[in-house]
Amino acid sequence: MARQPIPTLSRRERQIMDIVYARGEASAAVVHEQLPDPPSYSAVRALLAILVDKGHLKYRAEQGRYIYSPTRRRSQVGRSALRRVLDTFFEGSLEKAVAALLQGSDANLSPEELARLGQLIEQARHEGR
Amino acid sequence: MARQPIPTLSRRERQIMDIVYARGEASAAVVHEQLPDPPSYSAVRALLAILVDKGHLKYRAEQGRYIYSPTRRRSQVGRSALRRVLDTFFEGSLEKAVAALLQGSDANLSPEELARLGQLIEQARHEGR
DNA sequence: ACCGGCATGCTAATAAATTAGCACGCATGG
DNA sequence: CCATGCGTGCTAATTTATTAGCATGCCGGT
Repeated sequence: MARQPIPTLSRRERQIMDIVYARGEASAAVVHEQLPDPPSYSAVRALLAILVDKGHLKYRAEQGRYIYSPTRRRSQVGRSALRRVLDTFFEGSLEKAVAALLQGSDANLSPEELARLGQLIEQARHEGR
Repeated sequence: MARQPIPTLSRRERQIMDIVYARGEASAAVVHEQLPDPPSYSAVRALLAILVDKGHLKYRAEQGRYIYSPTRRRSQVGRSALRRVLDTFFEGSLEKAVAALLQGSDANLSPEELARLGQLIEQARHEGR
């Protein structure tokens, strides 16, 4: 059975989803080795089955094993996750979030990325008007 | 007792931390009414006590009740949460994240915010050089 | 001074998450 | 053809999270 209405993931479930999203797709073995403080292989597969059941993951058989991937598009889930962080920590303001990131002690952004980012903003300004 | 090494929060704990971070501080009653699918008041207070015990929240007595607030600075935790989202969904690229946000269907940013953001980027470019 | 309301701390029950182990099936190579 | 390795599904046990209820203490009003 599958339900989706409540995006209520447990701790382990979230960890696994993060891994799968970060990699795009992953086998049970990969998830297992990426998991922090990893439980048994068996436990990982049980979690994967739950996530499939809940409708968050799908899988395809490839070379005798299952390769899992998210059912919802990464960009969409990412946007919503980003919004949540913005709302929770930066009063919904992208500007404040970027400012915080830029103030990070260690080096963050390459000049190239900054340039592209600036271009992006300019473009949005013109379009928005 | 307090431990901190593993920032492993349960579902409810995370929900509560989000509420407290979003508001800066909150009483048990406020947390209770903000919680989605709220349990009893009693349950909420138990969770708050656990979070204090784990070292994520502190409280001060005010007007006979406890006002809870995070022990770690919001900006710092926010930055780390932001990084996590970037790494998980946008290959660590702030640029890609902003792009995704700008593409959001509904209205997102005011022209003013875009302007300030652009300024911020420019400033970073000059400083970084 | 007494009562009612509200907030706390504690304790114990219930529900959910997390884990491990086992049995079966398919492919590979001796 | 049979044994071995690897992957799966299932089931059941344990640990953790979540919840509710109760006893106590403080404050303000009658």
